[in-house]
Amino acid sequence: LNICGSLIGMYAQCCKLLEACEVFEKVPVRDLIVWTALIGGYAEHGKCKEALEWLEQMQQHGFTPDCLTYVCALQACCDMKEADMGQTLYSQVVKKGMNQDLCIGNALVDFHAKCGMLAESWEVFDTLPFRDVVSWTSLVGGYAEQGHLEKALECFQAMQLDGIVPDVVAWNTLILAYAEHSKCEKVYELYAQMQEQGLSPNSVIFLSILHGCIVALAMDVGKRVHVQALRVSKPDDNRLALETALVDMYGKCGSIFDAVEVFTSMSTRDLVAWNALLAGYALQGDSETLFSLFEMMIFRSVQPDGDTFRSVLIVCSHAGLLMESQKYWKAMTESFGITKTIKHLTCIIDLFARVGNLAAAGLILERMPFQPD
RNA sequence: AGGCUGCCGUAGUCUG
Repeated sequence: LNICGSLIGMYAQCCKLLEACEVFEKVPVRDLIVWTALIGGYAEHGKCKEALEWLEQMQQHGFTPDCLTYVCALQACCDMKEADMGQTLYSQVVKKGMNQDLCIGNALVDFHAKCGMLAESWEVFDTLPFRDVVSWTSLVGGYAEQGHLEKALECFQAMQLDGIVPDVVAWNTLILAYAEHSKCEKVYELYAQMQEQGLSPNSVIFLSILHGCIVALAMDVGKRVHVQALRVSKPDDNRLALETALVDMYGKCGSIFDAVEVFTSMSTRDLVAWNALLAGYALQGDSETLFSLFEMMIFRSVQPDGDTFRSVLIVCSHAGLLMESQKYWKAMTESFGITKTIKHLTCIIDLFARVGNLAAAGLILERMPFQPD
């Protein structure tokens, strides 16, 4: 009975990596499963470096990775920076003849695809005894990330010719690709096709379409999606993300009143939701409302972060509010303990330049503790 | 019996 493995996995899934680590430290006998659960946890949350460090430690403790360990480690390598490590793992896997395994094979296809190495992706893909919707979707996603929409579509069609029925994830991969390239009509067409195939859209589909609306500034489509999303999507399916995306979409499309309406209707509002709304007001240049929303958010015990202050400082700079900006600039570190970045400083430089104080702008630029971007 | 692969909210990243 390995409770520890599942416990670590559970903590990791809830974004509680430190807790997962704590459990790990206390496990009397660390077997392969416990190690793998930990590596998988770190990999899943994009902590690639740490994940690979755990892998190394594991091997130093005399454990040999099995299929699942490799899958987790490869997931970590999907970060482009670890392409070399991925290659190393790849050759290890091949040496052990594990590349025939569907799960590992898929992880390898995806790894290469995410690194933009589509030729290698196909190479692995072609050696697979079976391929499933995951294998194909990885390829579609790989082409999509490279901006090769036609290739992505071709793959998607080839999958169907291969006798595999695309699921919602596969459809979404394609839809998102077109959305990112501002092909709103195509997005909507695919969305309709997907439903004709008997699949109901989930929240992720709506998020993709809304993303497309932002890129294309197509609020008309966004409004249509809004109505359908609220009708179709289940309350427990990413409701907060969906609503935030709607706030974001309306805000970015310049319809701040619609954004507020959605925001007001939300049952919970976290930092991300507040930030989305504030960004909308920053775009409008409505400093007064933005400042009072900022106060309200504090009042509701939502702690602002660096992004919150970017909206605040942007609106100061657009409105030329020198005094206000200094007040927030000070509060940012002194009251909220937020680390400043070059993005924040850029707002201030912009502000000084805007009010005609080029000397001050230049001085800040010279003395700033960042590399100019 | 237990760890496992593809899409996912403000922002970030890259390029300009």
